[in-house]
Amino acid sequence: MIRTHDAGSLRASDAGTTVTLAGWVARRRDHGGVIFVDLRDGSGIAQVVFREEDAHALRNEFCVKVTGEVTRRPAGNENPDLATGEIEVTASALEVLSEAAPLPIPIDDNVDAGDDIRLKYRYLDLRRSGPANALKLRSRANQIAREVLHGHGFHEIETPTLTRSTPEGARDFLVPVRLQPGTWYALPQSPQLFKQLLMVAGLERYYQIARCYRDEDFRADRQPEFTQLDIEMSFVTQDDVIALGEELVAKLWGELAGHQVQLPIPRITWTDAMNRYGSDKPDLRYGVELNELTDYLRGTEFRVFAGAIDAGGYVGAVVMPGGAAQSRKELDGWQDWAKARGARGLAYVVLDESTGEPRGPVAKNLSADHLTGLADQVGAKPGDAIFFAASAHRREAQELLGAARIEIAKRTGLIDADAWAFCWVVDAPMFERTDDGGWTAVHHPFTSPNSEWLDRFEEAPDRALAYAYDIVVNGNEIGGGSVRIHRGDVQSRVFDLLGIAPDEAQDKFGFLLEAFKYGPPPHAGIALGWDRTCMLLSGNDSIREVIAFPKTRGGFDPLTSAPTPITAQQRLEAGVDAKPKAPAPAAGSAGVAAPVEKSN
RNA sequence: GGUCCUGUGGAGCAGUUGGAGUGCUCGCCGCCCUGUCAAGGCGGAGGUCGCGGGUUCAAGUCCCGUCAGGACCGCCA
Repeated sequence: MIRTHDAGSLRASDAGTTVTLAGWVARRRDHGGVIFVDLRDGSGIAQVVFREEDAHALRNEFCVKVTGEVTRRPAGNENPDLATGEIEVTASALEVLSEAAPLPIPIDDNVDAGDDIRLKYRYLDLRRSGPANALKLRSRANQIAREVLHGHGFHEIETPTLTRSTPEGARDFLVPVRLQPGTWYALPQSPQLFKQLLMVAGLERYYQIARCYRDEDFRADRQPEFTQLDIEMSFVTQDDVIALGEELVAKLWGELAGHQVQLPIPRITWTDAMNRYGSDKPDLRYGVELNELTDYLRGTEFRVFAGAIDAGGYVGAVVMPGGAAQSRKELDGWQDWAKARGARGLAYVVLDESTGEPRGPVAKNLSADHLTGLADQVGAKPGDAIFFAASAHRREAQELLGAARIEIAKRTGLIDADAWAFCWVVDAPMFERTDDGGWTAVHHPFTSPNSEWLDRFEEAPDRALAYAYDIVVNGNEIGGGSVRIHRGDVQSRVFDLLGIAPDEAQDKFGFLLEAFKYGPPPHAGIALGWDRTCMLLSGNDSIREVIAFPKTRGGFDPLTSAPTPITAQQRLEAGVDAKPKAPAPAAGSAGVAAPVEKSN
């Protein structure tokens, strides 16, 4: 070893020891006759004192080796802000291991550069403690997951990243195949099908920290390549998977966020989540629940509401505490906010601060009876504002109110930034209508109906429930999974309902169906969105912070400049333009949902 | 695909209703300085105001286009 000690590990008890440190010049304070250098290595920082001229030439981020004696700092010169603040190293020898050019970005925990420049010089960005700690936290999270899972007899098994295209779902990333020009691999959107095959194989308990790829538009919490903690178990029920998920989450948050997760984590049905919070990933850190008014307002002459009610739809409201104090401009701003979300607007009534009298454009359109009981019906007080949404499509109106609920919480400061509110969203619907009147799987077509619906989901596909569950914290979905169908007859009936003909199913999932002929065990699983989980654990608001070398919103990597054009020679060899020998199977039709796990 | 925000020395920011020398902090270079810890003092270098058009006597500032980064909607079932 080039060094004898880690700089950050030195304490007063090391005084008198001669040590050799190696690291970087984090900061230097040159007083002429005495020069202080903060020497930083992976463990932290120690102050080195030079009394020789040669240290004068040191510059920030020079990589150096220093030998010297650990001494207690003179009385009054201790630095309580530093773990090593009681001591310093009095240098007797200095060797410059490598010099550093002037830096393109400051390596300073107090200064944040722009995203593109940070990513271009990510190796410098990561010399800062914040960014480095995020990656270290993620490493520990991986370790905790492995400890928990191996404790339960799981096997870590890798699955291919060069595989076949998944019909529908997100867009695939495609890789041309030189050996068979005109054919393409797809990068997996998740290891979903492979992990089910591993259950057929009798491995019983599988997990993988798996890289997944989806070619869609990116966000603060979405990257083209991302990671799932992917898990599948045989001979278990939904409750078994949920119990495992809770153990993982409790250990992760317990150690990495210093938060004791109360177990069991409360469960809310998907329908309740939509009715009360207008979201399938409700943020339970605050109230502001939705109120359904469909029955209350039945018979109203206000056309916007009557139209929705007559169409068998939904009218509901959400209350903004103190919202009556908003200016006309602010209230108009809500209309723009709603329109930006594709809604026609957001009807509102404000309750007079002192009299509680309902006012506003909508109030004029409601009958005296409806106005009189309105405040009680929605739990509003004088000084509050009531926002309404109405639609023939229940979910659409609820989601608008759900978004308004979040916005209200933000604007009125109802969100406790230190709180962690976990819940499981269970009993998700099996199917939802497609635009052309058919049905599509909400989770994926291999998700099992629950026991209540197993034999009769065809009777009311819109009400049939699945053994599907999502784990949500603070309004973020951090994982989801389901019990899978393992019976051929049930799978056939699901395909029938989804309008997938047997030959089409064979074409798309033939290898899985074939495997399922040979005694597939009952199995179930879950996938945790690992980037998002680590983002939350590290207190960041972008998953880019927990990825070593992330890409920008445009899928560009400022460090390597990927992606790049290819040469004519590469293009020819890769067979990008070659025509396949056999015609491509018809691209996804009939609204088949992707057989991929929903985890982010 | 849509809406919005940002783009000014190496970094982070300011720049008024369009008006004469684009300013500040940090960093960088040189000198001074023996107890600092985001050290301090003095001096200095460094800018196509993202790019291209347009309006104007005059554009960092207004308009159009475009590129880049970010936030959101669509998308991601």
